[in-house]
Amino acid sequence: MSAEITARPKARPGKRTNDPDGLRKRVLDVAEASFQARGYHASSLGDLMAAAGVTGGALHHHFPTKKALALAVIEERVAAAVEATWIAPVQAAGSAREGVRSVFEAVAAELEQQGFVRGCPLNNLAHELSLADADFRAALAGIFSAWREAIADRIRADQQAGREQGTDPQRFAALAVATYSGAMSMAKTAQDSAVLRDCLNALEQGASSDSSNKGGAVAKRRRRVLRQHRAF
Amino acid sequence: MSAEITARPKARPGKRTNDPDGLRKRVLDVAEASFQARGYHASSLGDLMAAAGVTGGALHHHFPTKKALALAVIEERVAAAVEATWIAPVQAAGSAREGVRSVFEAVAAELEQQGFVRGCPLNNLAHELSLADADFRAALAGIFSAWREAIADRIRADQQAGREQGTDPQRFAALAVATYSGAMSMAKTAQDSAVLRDCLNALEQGASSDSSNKGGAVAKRRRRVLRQHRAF
DNA sequence: TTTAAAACAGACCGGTTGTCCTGTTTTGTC
DNA sequence: GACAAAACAGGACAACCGGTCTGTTTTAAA
Repeated sequence: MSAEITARPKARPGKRTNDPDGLRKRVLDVAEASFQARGYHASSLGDLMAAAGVTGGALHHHFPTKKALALAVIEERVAAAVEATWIAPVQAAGSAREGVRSVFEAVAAELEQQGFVRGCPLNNLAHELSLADADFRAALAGIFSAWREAIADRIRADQQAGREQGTDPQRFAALAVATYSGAMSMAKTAQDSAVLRDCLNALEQGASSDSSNKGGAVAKRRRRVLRQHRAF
Repeated sequence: MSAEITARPKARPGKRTNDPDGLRKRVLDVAEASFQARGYHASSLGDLMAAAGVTGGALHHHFPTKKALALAVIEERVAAAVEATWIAPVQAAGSAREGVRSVFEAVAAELEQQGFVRGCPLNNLAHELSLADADFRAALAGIFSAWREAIADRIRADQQAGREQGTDPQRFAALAVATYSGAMSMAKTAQDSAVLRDCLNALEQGASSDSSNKGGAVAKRRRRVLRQHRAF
């Protein structure tokens, strides 16, 4: 047995390649997943270190505290998730309503496919952390705000194109985000994505739905107008 | 200094009065408050014991584990809160829509008065615990289900009275609960209850108001929101 | 090559956590 | 009053957590 090949760490220190960006990314990946699956307080740095294959020194070098790590997850990962699954699709859609509908359906389809509901990344952390720390709350509130603003902006763009004249952008955005958040909350708790489609259908039919006649865009639109003068 | 008056616990053992129900209630009170304010994992049994003035032995006697305590909070307190603030008012209201509206407004008024948003008790715990433990999830899902079912039942009652013929009970209930849950989530994160009224207004005016005809009531309501609009 | 800073390794520590355990006191029943 | 069970007291403990610390290696600039 050669002493050089099977050398101990001291005899042959081994080759280490510094990769700060890659290591940071790995830690964020693991932290994001664990925070979503188990929550912030239930995720220990020891578990994260083991899962990411990172030592305590390296972790501390990139993220001095657990809070700093969570803040990075919120600002870099959660915000990006909202941007990717909501903001960009809504901006790219033909209209605000169509954008909202497509996101609902895309998420519902994805959940049905993978058979497991992890919940909304933003809401998951918001519930646990927004009352615990002011910095957490500010970061999370900013993402919520940007989310709603993007939808409201899309409504305004529709309005400049002559559509959605009777729609209040802010209210519409609040309702869309609230409905999605709440539906995901229920879907996560029940581990059943069906409620997402229920909410989408109810939303599209203006809080009312006709169980006896679901088809026909013309009929739907006529009924929608008829319901205009009815409160709620 | 008299030895009898300032006697130590050993010298004069003191009179202890067993009050199992009262002690249990005190523990539940403290646990409910702490779980809502700080979350389950961030609440230590030591803190709860100190706040409730209860020893470890007594706590363990009534609740063998922390999980058992949380389960009791969910089944006895969270369920009761949903019953009191949602189910009973909706059943007592003149109609399902009116019930939903009155609850939204009552909660919004309460939040504005106390100037602090604690969030929805059910959603707060659901997000943190529904993925952590199967028993937690089942208990929380049951409350969500009862909540929606009560609203759906109220719609059905309206329908038997000749109203709401075009409304799907299940969908309507899902939308109401989801909107409320999501709105409370945003209100908690932003510490601003204004979004609750935004959502209620959007709900009442119908999420799909694409035409330009507007009743006086709707226009009035919109103006009110503009007046009370606050920076986010 | 020299050198200083960045990147990483890994042990260490004080404090906390949830639970268990052994006693003691109270309570209801006969 | 006897007595068993319930109710409560309080210490002990092992595991764990997050953060710190010292030391080593890599990297890049000079």
